[in-house]
Amino acid sequence: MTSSRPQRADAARNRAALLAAAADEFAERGMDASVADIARRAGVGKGTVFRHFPTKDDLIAAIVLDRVDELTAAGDRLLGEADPGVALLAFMTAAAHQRQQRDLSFLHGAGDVDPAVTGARERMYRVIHDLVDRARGAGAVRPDVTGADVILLMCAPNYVAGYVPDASPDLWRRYLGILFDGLRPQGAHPLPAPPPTLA
Amino acid sequence: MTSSRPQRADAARNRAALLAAAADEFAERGMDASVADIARRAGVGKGTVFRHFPTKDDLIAAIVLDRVDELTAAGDRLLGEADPGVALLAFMTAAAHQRQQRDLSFLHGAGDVDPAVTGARERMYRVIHDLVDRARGAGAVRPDVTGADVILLMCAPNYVAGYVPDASPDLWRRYLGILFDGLRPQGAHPLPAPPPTLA
DNA sequence: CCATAAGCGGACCACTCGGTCCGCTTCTAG
DNA sequence: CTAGAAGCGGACCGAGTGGTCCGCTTATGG
Repeated sequence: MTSSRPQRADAARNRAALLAAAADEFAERGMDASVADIARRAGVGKGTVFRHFPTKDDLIAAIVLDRVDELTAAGDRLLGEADPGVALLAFMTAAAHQRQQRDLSFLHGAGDVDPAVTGARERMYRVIHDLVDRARGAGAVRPDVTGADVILLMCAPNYVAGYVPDASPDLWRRYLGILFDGLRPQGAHPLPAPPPTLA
Repeated sequence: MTSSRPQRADAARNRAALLAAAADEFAERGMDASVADIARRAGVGKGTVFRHFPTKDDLIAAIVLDRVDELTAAGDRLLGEADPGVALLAFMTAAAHQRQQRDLSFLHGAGDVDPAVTGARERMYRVIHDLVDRARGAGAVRPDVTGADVILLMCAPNYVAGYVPDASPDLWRRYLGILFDGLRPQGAHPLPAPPPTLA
């Protein structure tokens, strides 16, 4: 419905190259990666970038969408896992692993207007809530921890490990371990503030 | 020795105003706060900024220096506290509290060349190591946790809470609670990666 | 009170960025 | 094979940046 003619083959190729180049460039240079550099890396002209993505934010949104959907799929798969505690830990591991490969942690404020992105994010939130509810029900995590907590906390291990300049690529696993021990019911102390509510 | 004449009174006043305005501006706008805006906020001209701080990075370094020294002093004080576990938690609380008031988390890569800043940071690291060693010795934290771990982890609660748009200003306390429970010896699981070594 | 150096402010510069535009090229339907 | 649309690229633009410069103002020691 959007197009009578499908799309030219070279255009599709360029679009894919652009997405890949942009992901790499953002991962290396952070949010400040320039559109010009992305275009050069993809081997196209700057105009081509804006033809495919009207705005830099649209380009970012497209990348974010892919990654969020990827995590949602992983979470869905893990809802079938027998041990709910193992499933939750596996999900957090998957999320951290994705982010370790390419740190695109500026999925915040970027695609927040794009309904496709907000929708995808909501779906991911739902899956995480389900994973946490199951784990809590099984006694694998402390009773006072919520899905929102996990959504927030799962970003922490990479962030923390990212401060070490020449860190082992597995350092985040150490902090995920400590964090997850904090989520377990054994030896849990009462928390001094209520959990947040996420959109 | 640096100056035959001390410094003009108005210059000193401007320097102080500039530091305060810059801290506020950076906290609100992040690293992208422009020098022009800082100058306007301090009620001076842009030239005056560069007279006091040859470079934007020098301005940042001056701010960072203050804050690091502040934390070092707090840590030193807490080394006199009777309960080592309480002391460590209090230090992490102080650090998070400071950062909650003004998030200046781009103390990284900014003043890293300035020897004054690196020296101050090293002093802070020493104090943290001492606090952690004491706490570990007292059995207040798990045996496999190091000073470097705490240095990295103490940044996490604010980071995590920062994702919530209209969060309670105390939300970071919740995540510091979870994190600290993960540092306790009760119910600790072996960690899958060795601790890092920090410069 | 005054001479003078310290301090000030904002016009100015070079540069980079996201985004636009349009003449040229290339794919593709028929 | 060809016509025409879809796609392309890079010159170009305006806004905003960090940093410089210099004529004017103002604090201050004697």
